[in-house]
Amino acid sequence: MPDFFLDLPQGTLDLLVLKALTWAPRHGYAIARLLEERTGDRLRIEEGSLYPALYRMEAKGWIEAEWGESELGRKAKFYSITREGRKQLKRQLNHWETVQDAVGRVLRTENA
Amino acid sequence: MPDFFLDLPQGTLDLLVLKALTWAPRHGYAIARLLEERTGDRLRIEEGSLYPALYRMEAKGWIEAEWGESELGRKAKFYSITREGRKQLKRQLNHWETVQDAVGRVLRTENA
DNA sequence: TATCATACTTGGTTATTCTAAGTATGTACT
DNA sequence: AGTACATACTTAGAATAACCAAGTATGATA
Repeated sequence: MPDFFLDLPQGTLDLLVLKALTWAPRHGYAIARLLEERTGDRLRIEEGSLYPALYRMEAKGWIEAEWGESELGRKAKFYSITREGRKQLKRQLNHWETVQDAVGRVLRTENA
Repeated sequence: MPDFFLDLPQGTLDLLVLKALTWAPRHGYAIARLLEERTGDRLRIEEGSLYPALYRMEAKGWIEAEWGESELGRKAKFYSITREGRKQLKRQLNHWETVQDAVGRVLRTENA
């Protein structure tokens, strides 16, 4: 068992993936590499977390998949964000900001 | 089943409780009310989340409990943070900031 | 008498993350 | 030829924490 079970707090992966897909449609592997790059390698996007997350979000209609060819000529499943996915992104963004704000208020309090 | 399963991202409750206990020892109910107040009611601290969290943290040695009397003369279990708890708080604070920073980098990216 | 606030407990459900192992293909090195 | 590595996806199983719901018990208030 890992030291810190959750490297990523439950719920944030969807947010990151949805946001990444607003930039352009991409396949899973590329999403993972891109997110790691964008976070300056602060986060590792585990494949065992990412792919199931993609399947769940596809099932919920937030993203759509299409098989195609990767930059290197391999078969790869390309995902794009749907209209419903953008709505969901907005909700999750909102939620993230609320939590961030609330936690920030507590952490900045030096006595109470 | 709730609309948004996780109101609080998994892992943040410990952080909030540990931080709250650095202000003063308090009983569970008071911790909940105080955190809600401090977050301007942005977060609801559910009793079914809080009390199990207190038991877990006590079992891990991060906090200590002692039965006493509440402000209103009722019996209540007062928790205080231990030395080990302060170390844990520091780790979790660090982790929270890393995640926050990383997610922020992604959310602020407009194309990639 | 009924309701509400205080204070704690606990059982069961759920979602999500993670580790780990696997499939398959192509390239680069020795 | 053989090995290793990067790309790309899949899936089983374990672990965890947050949540709802229901309960105990007490005192104050209407």
